[in-house]
Amino acid sequence: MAAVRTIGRLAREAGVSVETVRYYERQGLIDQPLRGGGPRHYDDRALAMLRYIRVAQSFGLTLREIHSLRGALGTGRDFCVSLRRLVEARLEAIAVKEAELRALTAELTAFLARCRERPADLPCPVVEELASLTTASAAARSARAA
Amino acid sequence: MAAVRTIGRLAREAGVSVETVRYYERQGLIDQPLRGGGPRHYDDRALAMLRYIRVAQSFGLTLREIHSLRGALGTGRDFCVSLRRLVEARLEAIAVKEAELRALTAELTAFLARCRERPADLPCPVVEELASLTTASAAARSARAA
DNA sequence: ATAGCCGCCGTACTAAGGTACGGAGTCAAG
DNA sequence: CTTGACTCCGTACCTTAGTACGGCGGCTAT
Repeated sequence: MAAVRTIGRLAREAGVSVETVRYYERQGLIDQPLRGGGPRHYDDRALAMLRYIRVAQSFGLTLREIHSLRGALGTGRDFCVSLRRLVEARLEAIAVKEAELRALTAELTAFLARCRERPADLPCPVVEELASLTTASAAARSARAA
Repeated sequence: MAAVRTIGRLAREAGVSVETVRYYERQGLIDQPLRGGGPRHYDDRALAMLRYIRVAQSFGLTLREIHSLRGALGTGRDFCVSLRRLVEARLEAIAVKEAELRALTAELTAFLARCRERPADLPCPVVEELASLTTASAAARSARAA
């Protein structure tokens, strides 16, 4: 017979830490294991559940979302629909994020270009913008120090 | 003469909350304002600094990074170089992030396609994968309830 | 029999960037 | 003279996904 799967063994098999398993249990993400006052011991479902959580996480779902799917887990089609909706929402969020990053890339690239185009003896636009307040600040510091 | 710029007025002008200004002061991001035991009052430098922080944040710099730049703020070219390095590092990080998001998009899209291609009476791959443990789980719950 | 690992438990801590709270003091207007 | 707006301060709390800690008990190999 196979050795009893304790929390440490389960964690190793699933590639997570013991603390993570305990954490998931507290969050209601995995079933409370059966145990008669003693150590927890886990069956294959627990292992499958941990693996599933990692897949869902790799899809970008939060633990909260994964938890919200648990209610539908027993109900085949509902679960499918719920999961699909979450994944679709996730795709939209990613598209937004990607657009933001593209815009940011454009902005930063343009900034660097402006920065590099300047003659070596002239500072970046940002420095120029801050120049007055910077020197004023330095002057004020000197005055206070004196 | 202009009214004294208190923390509330400064916060409104910069578009942040009073608490945020206090927080930045605690973090050493903006100069301690002069005050004789009474309320803080701020000059234009403080306002410019807040605006600069927001610009730097919009560039994706963390407050920690912004703080690390403060040392170079008074030294024109050093500041310029430091800022450029941070922005370049940021651009690289963004490129990595974008690649990750593209890969994730591809994976999720493929998943949804697989999901949708299936006949209406068959569940998603994920559901299929979980089917055994789901029904086993449901059976176990029924058994415990009975 | 003792060292060392494993399990148990609750609680506190991390990053980042603030937000919220509660009590007290100050100021001007009605 | 009171109301309301504003300020002061320290401290606690929020999000997410865990990590870390400390103390205690039990199993087992040496």
